[in-house]
Amino acid sequence: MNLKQLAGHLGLSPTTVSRALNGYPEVNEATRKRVAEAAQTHNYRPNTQAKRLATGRAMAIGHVIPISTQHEIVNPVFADFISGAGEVYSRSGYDMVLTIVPDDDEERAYRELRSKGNVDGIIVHGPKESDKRVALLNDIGLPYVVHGRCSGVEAPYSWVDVNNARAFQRATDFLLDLGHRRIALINGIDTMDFALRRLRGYSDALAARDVPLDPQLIVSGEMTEAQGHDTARDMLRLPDPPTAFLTASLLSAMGARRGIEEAGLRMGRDISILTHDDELGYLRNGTDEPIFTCTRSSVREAGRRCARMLLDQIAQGDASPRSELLEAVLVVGQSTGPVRRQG
Amino acid sequence: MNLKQLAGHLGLSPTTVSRALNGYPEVNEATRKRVAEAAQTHNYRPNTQAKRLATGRAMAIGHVIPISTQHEIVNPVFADFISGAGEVYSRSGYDMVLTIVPDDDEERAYRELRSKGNVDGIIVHGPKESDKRVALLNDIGLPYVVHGRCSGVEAPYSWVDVNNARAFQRATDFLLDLGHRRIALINGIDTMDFALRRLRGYSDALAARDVPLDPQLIVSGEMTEAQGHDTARDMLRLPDPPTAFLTASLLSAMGARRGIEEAGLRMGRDISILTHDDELGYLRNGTDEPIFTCTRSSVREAGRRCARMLLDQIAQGDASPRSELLEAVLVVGQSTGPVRRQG
DNA sequence: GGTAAATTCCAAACCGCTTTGAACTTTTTT
DNA sequence: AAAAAAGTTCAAAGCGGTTTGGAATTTACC
Repeated sequence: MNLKQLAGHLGLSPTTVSRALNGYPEVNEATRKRVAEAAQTHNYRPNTQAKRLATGRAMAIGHVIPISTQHEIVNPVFADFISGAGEVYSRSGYDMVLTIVPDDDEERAYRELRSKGNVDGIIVHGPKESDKRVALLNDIGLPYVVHGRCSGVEAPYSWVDVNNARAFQRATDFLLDLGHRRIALINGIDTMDFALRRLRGYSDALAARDVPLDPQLIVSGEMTEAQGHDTARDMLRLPDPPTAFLTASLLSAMGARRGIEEAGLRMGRDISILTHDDELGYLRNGTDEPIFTCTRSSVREAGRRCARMLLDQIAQGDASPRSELLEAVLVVGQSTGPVRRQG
Repeated sequence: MNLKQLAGHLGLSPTTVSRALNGYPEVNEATRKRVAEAAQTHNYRPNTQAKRLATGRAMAIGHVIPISTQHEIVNPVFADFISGAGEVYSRSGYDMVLTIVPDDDEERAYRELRSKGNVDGIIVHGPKESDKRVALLNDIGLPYVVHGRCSGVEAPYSWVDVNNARAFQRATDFLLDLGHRRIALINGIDTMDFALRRLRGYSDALAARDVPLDPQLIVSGEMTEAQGHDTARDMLRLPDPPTAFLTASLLSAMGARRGIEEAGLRMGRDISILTHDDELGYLRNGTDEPIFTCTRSSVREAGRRCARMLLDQIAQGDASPRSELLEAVLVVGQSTGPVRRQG
């Protein structure tokens, strides 16, 4: 059932039917009602492609997921982010189209998305330091919002980010307040922007209290359980081992806990762990009271914010960049405690 | 730059240019080359919406992700599955459109996808027992492939699935061979089809050896670290505790291991764990030698297979249902060993 | 009652591509 | 050299909507 047929049924012109359904004022309320009812009973829905062609709007948002060609990891926060964004899109009648791109031809992907015109805007995932995508997208002229930020990029761009620096600074302060001086940082891959900011927050906090920063206590890499475990195991064998671990992900924290317990120590009493918690659906930090003390910030909510910001930007046809900085909350769980005196 | 403009530049008709670019035979090789070059230099790419409208094909596949309205969990395997499928789509010029749907109006979502015509086919995620979506989609008449199967559905449908029953049967056999008789099953949510099949494989294996099935040793729920931990902790306190755990996910296995070690036991020596491993990018079971003995089957590969099957079906315009059953391999790691004699 | 203004509807153009049917060239056959 | 066949190209008609510019009908006003 298409527009012409429906119009035929009603004895009206396609023009009028289209207008009636799209809420234009120049149509009699009685006929509008008649049209609406007919559309309902015939289960008519305008063809998406035709509508898109006619209006020039794709009514779709592209999410470009870079996949490192070496270790083809899909970021575990991705699923939750998507589900938050998807919620917003579906409420506004937008589709979400995903493009998985090996990171060696990202540029082609973005340009193609633009020239083929199948999206009205883009969400950029996994920003890195001095990310060249900002310049690319500014050049291309397609609205976009970055989930995260790009240190070292001076050009303006829209973003939604968690205040990673502040979160990790507060976390470090919290541990310092408990008397810890040997605090290890188990961070994400160090080309990722969020990892840089977390490192900065950590080192700023140490510097503010004149605690020396020990490179031996800093590690960065994929945030897996194994990473957490191996790092904790190795660091606890140091002559002057850490008394607290600051980890970038719940998985790393879980691994670190295992490493600690393997060493015959107890988390929270002998060694503290403080982790960042993205509140992923399938990786919960306890049910009510958290197990790990954490800096917490919902990735799903970040997805919603990104989506809303991008839709706003598109609706207003206004290219002026916006930004939103979300603060993480510091939630105290059972994994932290005052530093234990040696011997 | 659109087709008409390009044609103008070349002094050709849009017809010829279109044909040249789409590889039709009735165009002179010389002009074809000229057109190709002009398209290249002018960076011309046909408008997606126009092409879709003209051809009647959306060149897009829909993935409908049901979100339980109660516990809004996005399945952790989802990201990996998507990345496998996305690979295939992009090679064939298809887009992937995601729809996140609260499970109380899934039907509307499918019908809308159909009547608005923005996808050529659908991948169905998270099949449940007697899933009503098969009937719905057969009725709607849109090609689809189910990732998994739907026990209790008699209507024909296409699917790609791991042989869950056989995998868990073999896993149970493996543990039985090692002398275990008290084998606990930590399963997924029991309305999910894959969980049912795993339970079946488990109980069949026990029955074949006349080992009684003890309901106290069976638990099902969301496959989280906490689930694994709490279950292991509780079961190890039973008067006649299990000597081995069979878990449905690496997260549960990690939790179970923690529960075991908290009880002062050692995994692999005192208690065995055998888990299913979906080979998720961010949840690896060791690097080379696996930590957990496991039944292993790549979800990413399943994504590829589903995508290929669906594209084939669409290309051939042939509605006859296909299916593909993947076998999991049983990989021996360090988490299993012969049963330990009491006292 | 007649004119102006407002209301309501429609025919036709357009969005950018594909594809049908026909026309025009060139080559092959007789 | 004429006729038939093959090879190239194009004009025009879709695809299914939206939107412009009138036209037809009502209502408002003097």
